[in-house]
Amino acid sequence: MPPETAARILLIDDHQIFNDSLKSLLNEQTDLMVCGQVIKAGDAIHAVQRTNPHLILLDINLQGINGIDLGKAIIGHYPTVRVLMLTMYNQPRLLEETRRAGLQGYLLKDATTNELLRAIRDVLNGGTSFDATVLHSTLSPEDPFGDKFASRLNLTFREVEIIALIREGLNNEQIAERIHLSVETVKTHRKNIHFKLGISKVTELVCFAIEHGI
Amino acid sequence: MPPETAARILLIDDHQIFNDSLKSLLNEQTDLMVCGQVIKAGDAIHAVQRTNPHLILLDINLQGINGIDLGKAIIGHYPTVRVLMLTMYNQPRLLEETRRAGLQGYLLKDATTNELLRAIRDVLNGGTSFDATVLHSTLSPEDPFGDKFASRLNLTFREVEIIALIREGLNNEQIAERIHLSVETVKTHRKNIHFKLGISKVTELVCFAIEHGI
DNA sequence: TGCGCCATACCGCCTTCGGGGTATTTTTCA
DNA sequence: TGAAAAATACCCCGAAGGCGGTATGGCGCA
Repeated sequence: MPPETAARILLIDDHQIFNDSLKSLLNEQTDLMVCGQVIKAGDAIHAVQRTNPHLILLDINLQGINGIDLGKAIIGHYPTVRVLMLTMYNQPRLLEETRRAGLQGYLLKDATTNELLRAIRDVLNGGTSFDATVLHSTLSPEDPFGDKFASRLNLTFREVEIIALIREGLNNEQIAERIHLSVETVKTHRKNIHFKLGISKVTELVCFAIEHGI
Repeated sequence: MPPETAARILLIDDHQIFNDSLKSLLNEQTDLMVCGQVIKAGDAIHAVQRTNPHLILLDINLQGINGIDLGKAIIGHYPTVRVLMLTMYNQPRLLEETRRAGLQGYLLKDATTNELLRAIRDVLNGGTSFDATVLHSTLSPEDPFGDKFASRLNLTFREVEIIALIREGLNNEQIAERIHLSVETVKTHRKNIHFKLGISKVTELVCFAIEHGI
């Protein structure tokens, strides 16, 4: 049931993954518009009530609360709202959980804009959109180099290398020694990694690394 | 006093421990039915009023409030409701606390379905159900769930709890808020954790947590 | 040939973490 | 009942990380 005018979309995300270019992209579409953005999970329910969205784009990795739980809570209160999870985790488990929670889609954060728009429209038209590559990545053992996730997230070789060393428990100084860099350069790489993954803390980075077998 | 028709069961849990398969299982029983599920502890009392359940399955580890306290509050308002705690903590201390709070049972999350159904029916029939393996596990070398490493490393309940929150990506301040402690206390616990595990960095702690499934 | 991307490097500022203490109250248990 | 363990809380200080910049050389590509 596509709305007569533009479909209202609410963004929920506390890592600013949903940046301005995404908002512009959506607002450029004649049939879509962003009706709000929520940074704190606690404000989510209230924002839904206020903006009455057709669709919610929801980051899975919120502070304090699991995004899937929040999605469930939202459709518990507002059963007509449709929820599309957007996440960096290529995890069949999470996809399944999302599906079982009754949410309408699971898309990787690094999807192309076309994939994203298609997913949004599918969901708005009453369908679902679960990323097929995640579904079938159960058996795929990680190729140590030129990894899929790396290219999906636009991580460079150096960045992947540094993620691995952080995972090993090295600090900036030790990383710098190990691969013969300045500490400052290591810090620069870390900043870029954080930006690309939409995270802000070591803990999140280590989780990401382990989940992706780096 | 088993009800004439099916006994209504309310689920309270914000960590999705009570998943769909559990709900299906309960609804398949002719004498049982799920009458609702609450995600937020704050909604609990209201939901009890609304659904008038015979039995409540209550997760011990809720956000913001201790499940035992919530159970106590509920039977304070509705003395005829029976409450069965369901938890992953194999902790005699928590079991004792549950018993003293006047609640009717304490079951481990990894109980078999038969154990679970038996416990539910015992409690509905006016009895209690406190997990015997927890009671006698004071020095048991192998606990079925998680606590093996905890006892081996002499980690306390609080410490395991805090490790889990660190793994989730929370910082000291957020942890303090979540479990209502002073930031300084959280820091003390972290120091003790580091000492017990022989580590010194967050990264190592996150690795440890993920490896042990915390 | 100029644009974009990558890798490199530095600066400053502030927050968080880690490690060193000490201390009190509550709970547990022998 | 009394000792031990756990949980709570605070102080100080240095180290590390996070975040905002800026800048430069190399390399590929249209």
